[in-house]
Amino acid sequence: MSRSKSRKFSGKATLRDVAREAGVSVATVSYVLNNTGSVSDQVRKQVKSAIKLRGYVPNLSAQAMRTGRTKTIGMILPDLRNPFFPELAQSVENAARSNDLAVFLVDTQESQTAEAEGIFKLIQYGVEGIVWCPSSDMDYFKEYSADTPVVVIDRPLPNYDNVYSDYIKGGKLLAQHILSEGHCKIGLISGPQSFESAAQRRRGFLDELGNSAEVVWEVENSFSMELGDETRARLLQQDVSVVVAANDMIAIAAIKILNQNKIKVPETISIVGFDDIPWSDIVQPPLTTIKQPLSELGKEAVNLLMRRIENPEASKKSVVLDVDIVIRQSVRMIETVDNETGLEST
Amino acid sequence: MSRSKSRKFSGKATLRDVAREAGVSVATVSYVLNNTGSVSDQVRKQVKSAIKLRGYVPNLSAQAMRTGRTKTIGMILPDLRNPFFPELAQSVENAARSNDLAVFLVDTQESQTAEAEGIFKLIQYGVEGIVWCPSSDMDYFKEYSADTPVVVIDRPLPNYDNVYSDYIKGGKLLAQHILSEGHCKIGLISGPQSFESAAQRRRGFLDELGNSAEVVWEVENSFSMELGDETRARLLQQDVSVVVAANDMIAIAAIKILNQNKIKVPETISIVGFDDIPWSDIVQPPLTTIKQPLSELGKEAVNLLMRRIENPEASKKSVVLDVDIVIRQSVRMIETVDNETGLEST
DNA sequence: CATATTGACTTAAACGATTAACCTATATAA
DNA sequence: TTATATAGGTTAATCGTTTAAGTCAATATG
Repeated sequence: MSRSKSRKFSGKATLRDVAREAGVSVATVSYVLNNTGSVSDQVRKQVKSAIKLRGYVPNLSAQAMRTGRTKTIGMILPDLRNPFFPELAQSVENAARSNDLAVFLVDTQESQTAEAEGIFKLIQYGVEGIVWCPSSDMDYFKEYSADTPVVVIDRPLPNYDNVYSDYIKGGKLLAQHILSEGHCKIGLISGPQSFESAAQRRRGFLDELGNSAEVVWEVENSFSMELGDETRARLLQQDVSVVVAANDMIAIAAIKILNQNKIKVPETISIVGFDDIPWSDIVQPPLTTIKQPLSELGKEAVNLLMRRIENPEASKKSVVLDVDIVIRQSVRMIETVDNETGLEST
Repeated sequence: MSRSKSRKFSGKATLRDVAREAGVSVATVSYVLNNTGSVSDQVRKQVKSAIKLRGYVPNLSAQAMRTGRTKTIGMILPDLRNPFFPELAQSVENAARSNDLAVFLVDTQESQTAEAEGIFKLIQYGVEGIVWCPSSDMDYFKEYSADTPVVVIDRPLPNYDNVYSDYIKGGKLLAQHILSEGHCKIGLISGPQSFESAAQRRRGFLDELGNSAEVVWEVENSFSMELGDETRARLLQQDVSVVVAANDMIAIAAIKILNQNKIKVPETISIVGFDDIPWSDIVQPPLTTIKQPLSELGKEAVNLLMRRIENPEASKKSVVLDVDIVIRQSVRMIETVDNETGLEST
């Protein structure tokens, strides 16, 4: 089937070509394309068939230049390999596409310079807005462009539109569950406290804990599978019955270390995570954790973004989405507090 | 620090603004921006400071319209939640960015209509090329636009530039390893044979196997964690000593099923996978599998793409990257198969 | 009947860059 | 001396749209 080979030797058909083909002016063609102006049914048909015939596809660059709207947004992420992000990215992209926006992806690999450059590039490309998950606590936008709409996702920042999960509630749910299972010696691996997302989980957890249990030790660790020296050391002390990790990746890394040292999970040490990343129910033991509504997060982010694009002067808005605990098998119930915790070899 | 607020009430500074500020023509400004034409050092300095002063940032839409180059490419993926893709996406994006190209992300969620729409949209946006990992064996580009440069990644297609791993070698390595561990009753869960990537693993495996072992059963399964009814049934037959899965996700799903049915892996049934996705060493038991050079794949893809962009008439080119086996603990050694005067060393 | 109003188009001016073509003074060559 | 490069600019056309403004007949209004 020889598809409409446009007769011009090279390149796309333009409005002008279509107009000539249909025997009308370019304006008329534009009017029928945009359903604006007023054109007779007769002419409309002609134009439409001319469009089809020439395989016309509008030039978005030209459109953008004329209208000022590029129909694109940007998405800046720290690291797609972190299993938290793929689903987020997917939902942002899909939501954007169903709003007739294309999305530029920027994966900074956690590099601040890449983040800065990325933002700059996106602005050059004239994105109408940016969905941003900050790699650090640096606030690049103050510097570059305060007038590009931005919504910050997952790691809320003051003076922005934010969308994130109810980390405080998540922390509380974890505390309740641990308490109800009878744990009272706790090791806490908290995330980078400069991120609200980490700080709030910690706060929620500690608040709910109150005096009902003791935090024997606490270390701060990055949100990744690389555990710091102190974290590893703490884990092997075996002076706690449960370890609360700032997210699932840390939790999984911890399980690995414990296994390597023949410490049984959850028999000897229980573990909880946060995020409910896709693999948290594949790992042994399946992880008790807090489920974030990843794909809603993404959808909501583009909602917020579109709101701000349409109304740049609207007041800042934060939406926080509900979370839930998902109980699997990484926490064991402790019957008697004092008696049971001995050392039993493999 | 009140940053260069351009005096015009709204919007970005333009070439014209800079020119006025520097007291020269727009052409001159353009020349210094592009290091073309000839301008005196004197004027060059003036212009540069004017650029800085007004916070000028070029309008890529205008540039694109004039030059025909959008400096963008598209990337079409089936599903970011499949752990095979995030690293790929990341490396493509990074490679593109270091070539001064921004990338549009399209995640089709395995939907063919989304794929068709996505491709069409990308063409509308005037991407200079597309990195495509097909969701199906449909060949959309024939229909839409044969003149947009495309490189197909991971699932080679005839008449395209392709980049993929040496699946045949991967299959062979697996066969060798299984044989050397003394297995001779094999269950094979192969991937969708309409994908070359699946067909070649199978072929490599079977060819290397020869008559040295028996494939007791074979089923075809999609490249996902959802196992078909027949697959599940076969797994529970327990008439094989090793199951060869078409990729790691299938392998992991299989382990899960087996565990649920109290069948020990690898004690009773060994398992191998393919891909070496990030979690294959976290799962219990850690998976023996074939490692694909994901990030090289991405890099190579944009190399190929740039080659074709620069020279659209170049002959089609396929690059296939080397793979290696990574041996973990999901395959156990079988001591004595039969009491032959065998060549098995302990 | 003269005058508005409307419907159906067309003309042409933007949008912001790039770049071929042109201009002018000064240096070089013959 | 006159002819000729060359360096350092400027002018204006152009890319493909959108859209305000204009044209002109046909119809409606009073």
